Amino acid sequence: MKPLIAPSRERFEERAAIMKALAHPSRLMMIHELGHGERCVNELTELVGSDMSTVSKHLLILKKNGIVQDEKRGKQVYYKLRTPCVLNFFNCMESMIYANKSVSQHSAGETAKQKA
Amino acid sequence: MKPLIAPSRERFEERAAIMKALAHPSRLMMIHELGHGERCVNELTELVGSDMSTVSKHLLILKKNGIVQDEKRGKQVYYKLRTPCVLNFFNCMESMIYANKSVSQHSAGETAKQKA
DNA sequence: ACCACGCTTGGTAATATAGCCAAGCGTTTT
DNA sequence: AAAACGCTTGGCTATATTACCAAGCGTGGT
Repeated sequence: MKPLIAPSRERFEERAAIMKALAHPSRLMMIHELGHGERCVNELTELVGSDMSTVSKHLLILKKNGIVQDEKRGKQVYYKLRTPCVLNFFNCMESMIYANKSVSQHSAGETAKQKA
Repeated sequence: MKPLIAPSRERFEERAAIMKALAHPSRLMMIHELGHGERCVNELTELVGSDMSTVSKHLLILKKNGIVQDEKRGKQVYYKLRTPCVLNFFNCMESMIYANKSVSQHSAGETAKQKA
């Protein structure tokens, strides 16, 4: 019996999968947009400016990871956030970036490759 | 309603870079561990169970993205979290996963009646 | 001085990701 | 019924990521 139980590798893999699904600018953009309400693929395609097939694949990734859900109505497929708490990640990122910028006077954010 | 200014693509790219740095089980594992205090590469290597060179490269990725910072003391290099707020991501992921699991009890396709 | 240690970096191969175009499929419109 | 529409999927190429081993480099110990 350990007093502290470190999360298992599987749990980290589960979490990494979610992070990975979020780790793309277009997908973050779409999530942000979906934070304002449901959108059809056409609208999202216009938003991110890629081919619709690309957008559709991004949406599939988000769906597979439980971030969005879809619903077909007429000719269109509408996507919406499955759990609004995904938007909390944006807050996390905001504070991360803010913190980084205030610290970055020092030496980080750079590759410390001081080969002269 | 005042039109919302959507964050620019650059901002989403900035954020995606951070997410990407976090999107690997070993890196999440190390971050979690560093949440308990600083660790040298050796300790982290033992923790994740990969080759030390692999771990070192993971740490470089975290460093480049402002998530950790390093300090050489004697023969070892100690890493620590640069901003503890990165740990908030774990909470986000927890609630995401929890929410996903509780939603997936219900069928995801039966949402048609919410339409007015 | 020399060697052992701790870590980083270069090299390389396997795998994964992202993008576009083309084709397919179901629904709606004409 | 046929055409148009909205979206998804298959195919492909280019690029990125990850892992290991081997080699290099600075520090500490003997």
